[in-house]
Amino acid sequence: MEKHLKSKVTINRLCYKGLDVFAQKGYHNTNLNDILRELCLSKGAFYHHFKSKEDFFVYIVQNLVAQKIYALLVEPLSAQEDPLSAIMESLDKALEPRKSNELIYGFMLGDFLTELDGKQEQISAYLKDILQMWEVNMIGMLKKGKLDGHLARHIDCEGVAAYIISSYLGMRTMMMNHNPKQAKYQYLQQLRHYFNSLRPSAIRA
Amino acid sequence: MEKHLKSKVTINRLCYKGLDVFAQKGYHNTNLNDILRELCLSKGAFYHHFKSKEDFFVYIVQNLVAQKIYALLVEPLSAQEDPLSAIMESLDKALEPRKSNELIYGFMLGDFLTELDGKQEQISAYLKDILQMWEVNMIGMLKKGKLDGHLARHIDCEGVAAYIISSYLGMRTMMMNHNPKQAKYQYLQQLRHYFNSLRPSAIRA
DNA sequence: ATTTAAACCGACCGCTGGGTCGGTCATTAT
DNA sequence: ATAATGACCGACCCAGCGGTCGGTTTAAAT
Repeated sequence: MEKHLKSKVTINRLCYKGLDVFAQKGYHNTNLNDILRELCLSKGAFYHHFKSKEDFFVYIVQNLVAQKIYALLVEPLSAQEDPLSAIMESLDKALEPRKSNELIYGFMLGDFLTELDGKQEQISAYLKDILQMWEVNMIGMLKKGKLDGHLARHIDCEGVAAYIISSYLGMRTMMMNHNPKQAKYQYLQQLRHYFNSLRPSAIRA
Repeated sequence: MEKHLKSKVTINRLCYKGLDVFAQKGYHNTNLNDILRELCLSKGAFYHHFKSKEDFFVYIVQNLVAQKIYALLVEPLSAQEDPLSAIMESLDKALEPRKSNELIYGFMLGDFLTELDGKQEQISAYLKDILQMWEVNMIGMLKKGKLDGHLARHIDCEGVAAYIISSYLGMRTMMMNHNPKQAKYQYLQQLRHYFNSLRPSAIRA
C-alpha cells in the first residue's frame, strides 16, 4: 500500500476506536494501551501520528464528534419552516437506537464537559465551542420561526434553546436507570407538551 | 480532647473537604494526597478511618449528599398541595447561589453518575439509588396532584418526573457556558411554560 | 504508675499509564 | 543500486497515586 495511504488508514483506525473507547469509559479512564492492543498497534505507532493523548482526543472531537453533531443536530434544523417540528424531528432521529455500538454523539459532549470541566481547560474549550454552535443555530432558527408565526411573540428564544439542550443532555443520566426505548418515548412526549406551550395560542393543539 | 470526639472531628473534616474536592474535580481526578495536605493529615490518619478511597467516597455520598438531596429536593415536595408549585419552589431554592463554595448538591449526582458509569458499578448503584429516591417521590406527588385536579388527567407522571430531573441535571452543563444567575432565571421561566402545559385546561394561565 | 489501644505519622511499595527513543522494515526518491 | 524518509516496533523510563506498615504520641483503662 502507498505510504501516505497507509498512514491515513492507521490514523482512522485509531480515531474510530478511540472515539468508541472514550465514549464508553470517559477521557481519564481510557488508556492508550487498551486501544493499541485492540488495534494491534504499538506505542511508537501512536506517538508517530499524535503528539499526546490530549492531542489525540482533540483531533477526534474536532474531526468526528463535531461533524456528527452538525449532521444530526444542526443541519437538519434548517430543513423545515417550523423550527419546533425541525428540532423535534432531529432529536427523534438522534435518539434512534443505533445498530451495533454506534454512538449517540450528542450526549458525549455533555459527558466530556462534565468530566473535564475545571481540569483540562483546553479540551473543554473545544467541546464548549461545539455545544455553542448547536445552541446559536437553534436560537437563530427559533427567532426566525417566531417571525413566521410558529412561536408566540413573548417567547424567549435563548431560554428555550438552553432548556431544550439541557433536557437533552440530562436525559442520558436518566436513561441509565430506565429502558432506553421507553425513556426516548417519554422524553419526546414531554418535549411535545412543552413545545405546545410555546405556540401562539391561536394554533395551539 | 476526648478520643472518640477527636476521631469524629477528623472524620468530619475529611468528609467535608473530600466532598468539596470530589465535587470540583470528580472522583478519578481527586487524589487523597491533596486532601490530606490541605487538612494537615497523613496517609495513616486517612487509612485509619477509611479502608479505601472508594469506601471514603461512598461514605460521603451516603452521609452528606443523600441528606442534602433529601432536604432540598425531596422533603419540600410534600409541603404543598400543588406538586408543580412545590417542585418549582424546591428547584428555585436549590439553585439559589450559595455563599462561599457551598455546593449545589443535586448536580453532583449527575456528574458522578456520568463519570462512574460502566466502571465502578458499586458506587454508581448508590448514586442511582439517591436519584431514584428523588424520582419516585416526585412521581408520587404528581400522581396525588393529578387526583386533586392540579394536573390534566392525561398526563404521564413518570414521564414528567423524568423530564424535570433530566432538564435539571443537564442544566449544569449548559450553565458552564452562561451567566449562572441568568441561566437559572431562564431555566425556571421555561419550566413554568412547561408546567403550564400540564395543567387542566380549565385553570391554565 | 503501668498497660492498652486508639489516633496518627510518614517513609516506603508497587502498579498503572503517559511518554521516550534507538532500532527495523518498507516504500519512495535519486 | 543506493540513499533517504516515513511507518512502525517495543523495551524502557518515570511520575503520580492508592495503599501498607512499623513506629510514636496521647488519652483511657486497670
